[in-house]
Amino acid sequence: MTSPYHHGDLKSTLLAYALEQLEGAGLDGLSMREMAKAVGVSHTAAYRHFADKQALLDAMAEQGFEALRQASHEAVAAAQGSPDRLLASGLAYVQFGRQHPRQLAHMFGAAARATAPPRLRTVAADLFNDLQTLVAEGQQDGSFRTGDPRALAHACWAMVHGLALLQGGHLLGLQPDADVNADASIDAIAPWPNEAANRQAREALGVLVQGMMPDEAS
Amino acid sequence: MTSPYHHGDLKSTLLAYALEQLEGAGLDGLSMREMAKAVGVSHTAAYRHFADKQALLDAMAEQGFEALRQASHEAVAAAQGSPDRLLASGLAYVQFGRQHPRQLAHMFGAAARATAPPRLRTVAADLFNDLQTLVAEGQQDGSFRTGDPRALAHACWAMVHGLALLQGGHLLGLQPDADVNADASIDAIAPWPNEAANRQAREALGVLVQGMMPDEAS
DNA sequence: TGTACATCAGTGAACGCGCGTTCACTGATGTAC
DNA sequence: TGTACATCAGTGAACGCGCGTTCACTGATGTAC
Repeated sequence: MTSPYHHGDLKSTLLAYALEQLEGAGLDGLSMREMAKAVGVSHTAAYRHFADKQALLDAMAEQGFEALRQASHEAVAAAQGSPDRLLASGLAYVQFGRQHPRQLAHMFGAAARATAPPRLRTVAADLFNDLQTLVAEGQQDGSFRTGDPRALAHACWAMVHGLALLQGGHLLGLQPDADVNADASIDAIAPWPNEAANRQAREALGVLVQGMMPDEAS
Repeated sequence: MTSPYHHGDLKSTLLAYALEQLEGAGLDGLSMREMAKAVGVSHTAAYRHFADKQALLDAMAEQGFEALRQASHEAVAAAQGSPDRLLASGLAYVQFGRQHPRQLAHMFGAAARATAPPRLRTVAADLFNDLQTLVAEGQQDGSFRTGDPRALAHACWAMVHGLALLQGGHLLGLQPDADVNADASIDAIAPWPNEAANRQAREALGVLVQGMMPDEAS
């Protein structure tokens, strides 16, 4: 393996390594120097691509939001009918939380910082806007109750985000759960989709969606 | 103000200061040395009360779980009927998230660490057990659907935790929301309860609880 | 009540360390002519 | 095609810093007799 003077793809290599470490050892012990060393580059090379360490952390978060939106879009495109599309979007979100639990936490932590860059805030806001659109469309075709679509979207977001944390182990790291742990071992063999966990999420979301139905539909 | 050799209450003073800083500047810049200085004590005094920095961080989390359980218990005691008690518990949780957004995040972050101390895991698990009990009681008196109480409790937990994050600004730091921000200013005057935010949470939880009702009840 | 002593909560000097970042630099690349 | 030069992505020495933690210590407190 030669080590050419120009790396060629240092920026994305650094991001990929940082994300890998995030899901593994966590961000606490992650330094610019260690990352550079792991990637085989001098410990100042990263500053050609990121203004400072925070810029790299923000880029990680931004990439996460983009991946999450992308996953949601694909799931929605494959589903038909408003409740199904909402469910599909939610399941994609939950699955993301299962696959990237720490990144999910990092994304919102970074975006909630007072000094978060506009690009990051924007892509995070887009995530909610996508959801609100799904809800509003469901209201227009009569699948969901009338009322402020934002309020219903908030409820959906809360539920879906909570489930994503739950299945990502962020809530249940504390309360080890037989089912979810068993699923984790299944995942190790045939990673995705995790049928049992998806069923759990689908049931929880089903409860929510049923509560969203107009009265005359029940 | 004299400064006696023995502080007298250093342990809880340190914890209180750390929690105050957590909600303010965050934990990132918080060092043992700075805390000791702020509290007016030599920078090694804290080691009489905490084995190391992590022990202090864990104690902060533990205290948060205890406070959250306590708030929930009080709310439940004041409510009557299973759906009302579940709602009251959820509202207390959401209110906690509004009052202590960063502490809430810290609590679960700490409890999810692989090396979290047993005491912390236990108090966190108790939180879920309390919830599960409320759900099971609701099933017994016919207020809620039958089925695995754990699954319904998971759905409730996800929703409630998500709402707590949402109202704590952890999700909406990104998507500034007129209503919630307006509430924040109201809170500055007459902190709690926040009627508008509680209404939002109550509506979202109402949607969930309605979905939890048995079919024949609708 | 007075004295001796164990216990405990503080002190402050000292340690070693890894960190983020800067700077002047150098090697490689691509483009103009 | 060949040369000159601007641009850009790397290098590595050096900086200053604050951190967590240890250690031998000292001052205060409380208890036994």
